[in-house]
Amino acid sequence: MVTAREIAQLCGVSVATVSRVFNRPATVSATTREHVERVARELDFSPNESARALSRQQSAMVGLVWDTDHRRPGWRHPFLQDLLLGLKSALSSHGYHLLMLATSDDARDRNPGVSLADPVAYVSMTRRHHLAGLVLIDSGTDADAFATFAQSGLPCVAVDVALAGPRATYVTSDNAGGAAEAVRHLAALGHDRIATITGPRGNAPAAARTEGYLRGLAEAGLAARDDFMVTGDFYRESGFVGMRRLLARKDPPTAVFAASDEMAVGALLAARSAGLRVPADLAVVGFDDIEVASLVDPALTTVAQDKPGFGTAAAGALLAMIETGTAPDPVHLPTKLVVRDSCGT
Amino acid sequence: MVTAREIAQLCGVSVATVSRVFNRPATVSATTREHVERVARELDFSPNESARALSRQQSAMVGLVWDTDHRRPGWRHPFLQDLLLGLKSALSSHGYHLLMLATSDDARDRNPGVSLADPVAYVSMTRRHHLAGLVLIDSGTDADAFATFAQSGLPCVAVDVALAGPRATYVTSDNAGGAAEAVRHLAALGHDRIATITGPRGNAPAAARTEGYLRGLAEAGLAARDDFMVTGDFYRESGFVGMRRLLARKDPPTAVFAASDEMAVGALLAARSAGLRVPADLAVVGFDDIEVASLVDPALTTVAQDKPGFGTAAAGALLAMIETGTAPDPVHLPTKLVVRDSCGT
DNA sequence: GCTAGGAATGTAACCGGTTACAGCTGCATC
DNA sequence: GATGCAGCTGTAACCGGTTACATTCCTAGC
Repeated sequence: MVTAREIAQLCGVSVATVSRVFNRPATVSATTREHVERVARELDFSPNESARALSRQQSAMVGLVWDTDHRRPGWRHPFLQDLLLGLKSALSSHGYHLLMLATSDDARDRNPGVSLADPVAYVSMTRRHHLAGLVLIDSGTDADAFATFAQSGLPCVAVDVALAGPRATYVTSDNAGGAAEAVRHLAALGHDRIATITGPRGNAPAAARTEGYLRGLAEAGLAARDDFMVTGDFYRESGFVGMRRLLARKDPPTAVFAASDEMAVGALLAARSAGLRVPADLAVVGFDDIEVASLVDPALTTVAQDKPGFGTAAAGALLAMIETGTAPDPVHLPTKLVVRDSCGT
Repeated sequence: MVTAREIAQLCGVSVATVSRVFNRPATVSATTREHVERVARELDFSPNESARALSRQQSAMVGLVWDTDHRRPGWRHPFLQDLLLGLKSALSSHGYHLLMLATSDDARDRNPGVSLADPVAYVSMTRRHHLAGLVLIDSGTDADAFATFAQSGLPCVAVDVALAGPRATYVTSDNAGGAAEAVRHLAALGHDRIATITGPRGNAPAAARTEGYLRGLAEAGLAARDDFMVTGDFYRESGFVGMRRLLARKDPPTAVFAASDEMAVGALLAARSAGLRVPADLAVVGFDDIEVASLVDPALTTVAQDKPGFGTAAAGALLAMIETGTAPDPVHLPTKLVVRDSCGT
């Protein structure tokens, strides 16, 4: 590894000048700059990142906080790969890398009920590594933990968690809008007994989807019914159970909006096991547009999220905060209703 | 952020002693050590990672090289989340973090046909960041690129690519063994016309699965037939096309081993569109055990890979190389045949 | 011709640790 | 009582950059 000192010697200038060429080129005369640049290119020199981070008190890295929720074992993020790919690509165009932070497993064992191992540990780690900012992926419903991040003063952008602070913002789908559209779609097909299986309490996207469900009903001129709302937890099993309960009502629904595709699949299975045909006897709409949605039989009509958009938007918001020091407005990505076969026509 | 200097002053010792407490505790007297540890704990001190990396020429980070292959757009890794989770957790127990490396998009645009953007850029980045090692995820078939890594002298562990070198090793499934077991399973069910849809040429796991297919046939006393082997690319579409071609043979197979679940699903769809019932008219086995496998109808019998095992094994091998300096033997994780409904009984 | 001011560069003090080496202490050995 | 050695600790030189401040040089203005 060639150092700035060697470049400086070869060019007959001081290290300071070499450093300036890489950081504030405008302050160096054209001839000197070009000379240094040429030599640096020939010797394949670029500044050592560890030294740079130490000196600047800021590294070219952004931390990723992504913990598994111990209350929801086996939970998979519906589009982690797209999210990471989007983040990686958007960050790389500004020269940043993504550091997947990990706390020692000890911390988790001590607080088995807490989703985010220890926000304080993450913040401290972030400072020790001089990270430029943090991306937080929702991994549960632990609002307190997120507050710690928002208050830390570190640039933070959360995915699917409403985070507010002078240097904190978030990106999420237009969950309410998407849900409302799904319900209007069902209403337009003639359904007037539309139920919902919601996500877990305390989860922001789940709450927004429920809100959208109610708004959709209102817009279609339908009354909301308490007995048409059952609480799920985003998992398939809860969709199955929820659907069973809905079908046991005196006056069962003819359509369901499930707040996740996984639960929609559960609902599909419950309908089948109850001898109902989908979509003839029951219409089902999901949310997420996970891969499985197009594969189940009948293929699931669902509200698609802008998966690559999450990564891009999160990276954009974070970089803006890092560079300007102020938090941009939260991003609400548009959703898109993907009509397949589970609602009929 | 409190520094070692402050701890040293408070304890009335030199910074060197504070440093020793954290790095070679045995060389410090018990009383001094305990005093420093107590003060450090009270002030929530831990050494600054940037400074430590610079000084030691080695950071507590491991790089992840994961590029999307531009010849295979839309490709998803069958179990990225498990892999990352496994890596993260195994690395964290040794105090390491995972840095997702990204090269600038420019590099990709210049070589659109190349999967790994630029191995040289990755190696240089690794050095500049003083990374302790690299994890390479297969993202295509670019053997040359991997050779560059193996020869760089950096501790490298590849996933699903045979990597050899003084500090390079790999982890993969027992692809041949799993495939052979699948074929034996089909043979045991009475099939004697067993075809295969292979993965792409040049891909190591694909080649091993084909080898296992042939071995399985031999073990079952069946002859291999050229017209029962069609080449796919792991994608669903190629499974569909491949199955169509197989079904068009004079003497069509009664069973297929698809080298990926995606292709198995494609085969399922092709069989259905040809009016065949699965498993009555055609038995199908896949490979991977992706989530979808259990959801298609009929549920797919498949060779499951040890998904969390990959992360653990890769991290273990890498840490061993980092600590001992020598490469452990390649890891071949056992597979497991998961019998569902797509082969009948 | 003299000076003010701006541009270009060098000097040196950081950033916050690690570690080779040297020095000091105390105890066992002769 | 001198010697040797082991154990502990301090001193200071790194690691490789960044940047405030000082210095030099040159030109425009009076």
